[in-house]
Amino acid sequence: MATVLDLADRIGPDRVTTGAVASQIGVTQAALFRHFPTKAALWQAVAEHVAEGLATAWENALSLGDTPIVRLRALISAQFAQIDATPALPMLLFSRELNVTNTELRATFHGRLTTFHGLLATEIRTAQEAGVLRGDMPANDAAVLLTSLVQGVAIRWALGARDFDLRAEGLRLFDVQCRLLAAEGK
Amino acid sequence: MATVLDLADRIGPDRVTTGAVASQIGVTQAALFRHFPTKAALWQAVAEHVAEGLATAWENALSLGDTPIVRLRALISAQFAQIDATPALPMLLFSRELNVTNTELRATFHGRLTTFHGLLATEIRTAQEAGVLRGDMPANDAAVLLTSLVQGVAIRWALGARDFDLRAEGLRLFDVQCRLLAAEGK
DNA sequence: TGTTAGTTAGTGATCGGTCACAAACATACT
DNA sequence: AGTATGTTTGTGACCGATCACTAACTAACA
Repeated sequence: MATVLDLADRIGPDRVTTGAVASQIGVTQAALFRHFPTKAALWQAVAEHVAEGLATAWENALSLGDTPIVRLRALISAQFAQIDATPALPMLLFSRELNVTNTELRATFHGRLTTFHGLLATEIRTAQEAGVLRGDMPANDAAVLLTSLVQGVAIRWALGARDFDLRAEGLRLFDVQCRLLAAEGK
Repeated sequence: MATVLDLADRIGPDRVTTGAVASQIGVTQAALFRHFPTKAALWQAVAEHVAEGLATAWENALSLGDTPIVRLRALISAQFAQIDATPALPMLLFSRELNVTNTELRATFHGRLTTFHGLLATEIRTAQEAGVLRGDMPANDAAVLLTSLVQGVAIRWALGARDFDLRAEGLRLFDVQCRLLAAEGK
């Protein structure tokens, strides 16, 4: 599965053939089908692994912070760290394998994004009630702004030459946005 | 070329085969090669057409507004309109055809995004100098926040069921972000 | 001895691209 | 006007490569 993600990053998710995966592992192509019945099943396993990684990273981030803002920042940081560790993730979201061949996987990932959005919105709402973030805007909209921030920076990183530190740049912009969202008095 | 974009939207950019394009047009597959030497050349033409569309839309947006904020909003609106008219655009950015097969196309699109970012930054800077937007932040960062906003909303639209009006939702969130960016006194 | 994990060899389907050929049409010469 | 010639745009048959996947077989091991 690590090989699949590595190949997906290097040659694109849709170029990952069973032969390429097998030869990189060091076995013949047919050997793959001893472990996975079909290629789609292999992708399914990979995607579930990635989705699990995201979920545990979020859980971890939430448990570490003690204030809403710190937890928000930890969530964003965790998201960037996951993308950094799995550079194929942005491309994976738009791959044919995930969007056309395997409909349920598409639903899975879309659900994960919704979950992330929900986590952000919850923290934002808490911060608003505490008067730390300005309350004159829907928490949902603020959450969209933050998820968009993550996706935008990730896209620029993935499409470009990856010539900057994804997490550092992302967190820097998060701090900028956070200052905009902060309550004026504070 | 319109057929290619239509097919790319419906079955995914990497599933667009010469046979599929030809049969949808109503000719045989071989006939395609009377007009384009290779499949890559066909994609090249399509991408250039799309890139041209983006450029003229931006030009048009800039010429219509008379204040920086109006021009900013027009730019964002134009971007959403282009995505709405060419739903395959987001997926196209991550397609194998564009990222692996055709390296120069990747550079072309990346350049377009940089151009868009530059246009936004220029307008933001003007607005800051006019005191309409808060000046305590780099215009470049604010531009990143806005481009990210576009990409984030577009991703949510493309990956989801496209069950909301892309431009309306996008402009609504732009207004939210714009209020955050606005100078406090105003 | 039965199971596991691998091999070699091959299948049918699909893809991008080529080939020889033909109908339609414009052009030029007599 | 009538004929010869070349170009454009299409067709249908086919090619080589590649893909996911399968069948028959084998070595290692509990």
